[in-house]
Amino acid sequence: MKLITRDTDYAIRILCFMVEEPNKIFTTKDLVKKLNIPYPFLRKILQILHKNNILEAFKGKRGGFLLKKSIDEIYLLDLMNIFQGKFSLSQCLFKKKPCPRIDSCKLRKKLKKMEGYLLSELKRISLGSLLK
Amino acid sequence: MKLITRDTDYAIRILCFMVEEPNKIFTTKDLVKKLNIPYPFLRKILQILHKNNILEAFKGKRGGFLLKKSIDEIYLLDLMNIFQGKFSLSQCLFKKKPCPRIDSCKLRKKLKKMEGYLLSELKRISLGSLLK
DNA sequence: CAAAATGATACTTTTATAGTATCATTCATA
DNA sequence: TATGAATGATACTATAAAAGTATCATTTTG
Ligand code: FES
Ligand code: FES
Repeated sequence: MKLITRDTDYAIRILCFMVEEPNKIFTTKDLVKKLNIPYPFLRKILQILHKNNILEAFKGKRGGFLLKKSIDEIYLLDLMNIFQGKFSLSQCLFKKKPCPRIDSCKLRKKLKKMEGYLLSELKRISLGSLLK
Repeated sequence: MKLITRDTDYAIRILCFMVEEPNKIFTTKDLVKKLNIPYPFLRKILQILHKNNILEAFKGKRGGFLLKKSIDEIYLLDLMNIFQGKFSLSQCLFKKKPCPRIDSCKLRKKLKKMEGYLLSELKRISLGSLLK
């Protein structure tokens, strides 16, 4: 079971790499060379990071991407939300319909609790904290 | 993101249902009627529960399945292991090869910690505890 | 022996993840 | 001002995992 998918993982690596030269504009090609991520996939991820305001983008010749936020302001949970959708462990699987037991269900309550714990942990993990 | 897949979930329902008449031998058909699970899928799940020693199976006419363990001895984590494989959140995604950073990686360490917490919680959840 | 059950196992469908391709737009600069 | 080097937008394809189906063999009871 994966808590973190590949695109989130790549995003982490990209950002952690970029912060080493925080004022440099990186092209997709630059990053491909360093990070071993396939060019078109990397491109997609960069575009998404841009749309989500984490990177600044410059079009045209000499363009590329620039880190927009401090690495200490970017949290793992943000990236997970961006690439994996809202984090939730406790959806009932009962035949897709909303479950009749949904309020009383003990299992759901326990899952909610775990979900709460994970969220609180994930909230605290900034990319900065992964590098220190 | 799902912590619990459909087959595990169905297994929980099956066992929680069977415990209401702990000495009754249930056929697959009996359970289909009550549990709204497609017949062949239910059958597969029952076969797996049997192989894993949670149900006793009787072949032939008048056969069926009988709960073999007390519901208080069956833990959610057991079912997850059976249907979902060994629980692990913290595998590195780095290009499938074992990752060079695997020992020093901070992210992995944090995931390991969360994994540990989840395991400890899951270990404590018996099916019995979901019913009380 | 026939009917009614499970055993074993292989197959198919659906969904999610991972990855690719392509044309449009922008910008620097020769 | 045309060209090439970059991103924007978006649609597509491939792979893997989950969910579900099908089928023939075996066992048991009546
Ligand atoms: S069975 Fe539906 S929420 Fe638990
Ligand atoms: S990058 Fe491989 S274990 Fe973290």
